[in-house]
Amino acid sequence: MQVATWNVNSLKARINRVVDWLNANQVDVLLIQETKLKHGAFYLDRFEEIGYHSAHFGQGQWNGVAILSRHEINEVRYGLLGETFDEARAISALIAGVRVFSLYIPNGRSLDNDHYRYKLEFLDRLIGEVKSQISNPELPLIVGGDFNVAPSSADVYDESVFEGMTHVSPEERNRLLVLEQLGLYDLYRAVSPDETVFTWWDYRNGAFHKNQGMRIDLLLGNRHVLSGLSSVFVDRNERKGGGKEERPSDHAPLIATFEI
DNA sequence: ATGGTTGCGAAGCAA
Repeated sequence: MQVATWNVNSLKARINRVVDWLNANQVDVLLIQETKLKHGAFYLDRFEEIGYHSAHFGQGQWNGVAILSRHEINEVRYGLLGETFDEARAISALIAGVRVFSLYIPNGRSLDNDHYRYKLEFLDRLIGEVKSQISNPELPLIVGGDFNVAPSSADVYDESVFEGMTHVSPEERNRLLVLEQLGLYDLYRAVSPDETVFTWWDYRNGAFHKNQGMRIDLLLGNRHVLSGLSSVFVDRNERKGGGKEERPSDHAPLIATFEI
């Protein structure tokens, strides 16, 4: 089974690229973040005609998460437990016996911003949700998406640049550690313990060209996923140019392959 | 050089 996660930064702006990428890669499941589409407005037909089912939790203008799958999508849930549904940042479903989450964790903006508190609370709600899923130890579980957290100093191009900023703070990283302690493995790190790769590069300052990025898009999996895991990689080519009509997202897809 | 880029939506905010 192949599962990918990709923050597309507006599905409207990226639809052709996403369709082309799915045709070329044929992953079983694609977790999408930042659709920026209203709930009920989705490219169902575009995906159906290339063999993908869709589930979308949208709000319009900002946020929006989705799951595409070549297999049937069942038991769709919108949001996290105890969430007030003010923003569309979480969706999950049961696909081929695997519970799959597509998450867009709040950015946080700055450490003194209310949005940062919201980010930490969102991560706490996610921890609660994972606890409830882990209570069924037989169920394979994938928790993927744009976490807006770089797990360690090996996941940013220069730790000193991010001192005092979001994405690297101990409060955020400790919450990822809690997820790990609950039995969720960082699948990229599991296969590449010592490498530095990025999934996001700022649009500004030629950051991609200079490889000034962060690894903030993650696929976490429980032991059932880990035991069959064979490869995890970032499709860096998808961050590359194209003309004005085919601009890239500022994130690249992350793809994991495992036997289940 | 407190700059630079993209998306949304039609000015300025978010990332």
